[in-house]
Amino acid sequence: MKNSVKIIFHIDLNAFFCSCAMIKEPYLKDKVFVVGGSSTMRRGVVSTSNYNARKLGIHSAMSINDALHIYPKLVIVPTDFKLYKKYSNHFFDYLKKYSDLILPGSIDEAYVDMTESSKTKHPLDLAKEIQNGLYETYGLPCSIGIAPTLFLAKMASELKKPMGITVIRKKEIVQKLFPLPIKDMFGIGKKTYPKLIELGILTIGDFIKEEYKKKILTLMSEASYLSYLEHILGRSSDEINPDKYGIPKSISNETTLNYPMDEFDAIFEIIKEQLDESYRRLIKEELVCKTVGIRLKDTEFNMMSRSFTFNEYTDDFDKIYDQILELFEKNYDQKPVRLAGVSLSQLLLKKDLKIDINLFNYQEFTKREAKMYKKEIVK
DNA sequence: TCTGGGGTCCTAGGACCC
DNA sequence: TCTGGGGTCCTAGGACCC
Repeated sequence: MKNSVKIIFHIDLNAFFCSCAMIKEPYLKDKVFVVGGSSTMRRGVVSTSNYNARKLGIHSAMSINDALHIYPKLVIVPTDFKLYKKYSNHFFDYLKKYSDLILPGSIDEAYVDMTESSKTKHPLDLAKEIQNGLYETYGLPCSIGIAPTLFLAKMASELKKPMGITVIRKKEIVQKLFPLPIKDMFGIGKKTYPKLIELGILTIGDFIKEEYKKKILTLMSEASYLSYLEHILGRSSDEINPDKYGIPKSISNETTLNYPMDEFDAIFEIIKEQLDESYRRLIKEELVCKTVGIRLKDTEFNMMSRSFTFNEYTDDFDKIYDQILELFEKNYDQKPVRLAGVSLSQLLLKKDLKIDINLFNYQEFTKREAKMYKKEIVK
């Protein structure tokens, strides 16, 4: 009973921002276009490219200028997060018809535990039904991966795009996962990838070979290495617990300036605007925070972050503002700044805070202090 | 005519407590 | 007299993902 195999779907909306743009502006269908750029337009990057653009080698994170260099007639569509949020909500609402166990992976992807629904219908039929449903109802194409764990489902959905359906069973790991290039492994990015190649590790199958273990451990901790092994061998998490993923871990806003600035007041003005944005969201979602921080990037792209943790949770604007100002005063070194931002973290629902207050005036203390305080009372 | 913005998770050292 | 070990929290930075 406990060891029964689960059926996890990973559903990935293909080129989501582009799909939304095409729903709104159908004439884009035959164009080579990207979503991206920035308000200043000169300094943008590609957020998402449509499949026509991908064929030409235009990809996410590429600068708009480079993309234009490849294809001068490229259409650049500005991002429209309200639109994406609307269709993202449609997407998740649609999935609720099939399961209560849904974990958002991001705005455009979801892990769904389909074990229950699969008792009355074949998983492949369910996948086709969902795929067609999303496309016909909303015009959203997707790829679906079906596997016994979240990681394998994610890897499976990547294998056939757009509008693919791919199954990876546990016994197919060697056949389907091992031959994949190591850069396709979820979690291996542009820093680690070239280092692995240098060690002679070209595929996922290479990664798990005992002979490479020592070399890999020079690149990452043993914990990370072992965790990758568990993922690959199909022994990682198959749990989707909606209760666990309620509130965000952090709220942040940052912006790249139109040009580098070195005046204290001018930079702090930008920081204030970012704080206003983040604070608005904190209040809107009825959260309190315990840690606040600033981020600055210099003209050489070095990022600096400084943070401060209060002794208690708060949503008091003046208190947060004063701390942000102090962090900036203490750490700003007069050098030109390219980007400035703020972050609020260690978040808690305000209503959950009240429970703590009722218990022990908890919010007046750090957890450690509260523990000591409790002990005193017991005495 | 280079290089966005919003996130998550991990690591590593130091402080502090038991 | 020389020097524990486990645990949590804080801070800064980095890798990665969409």
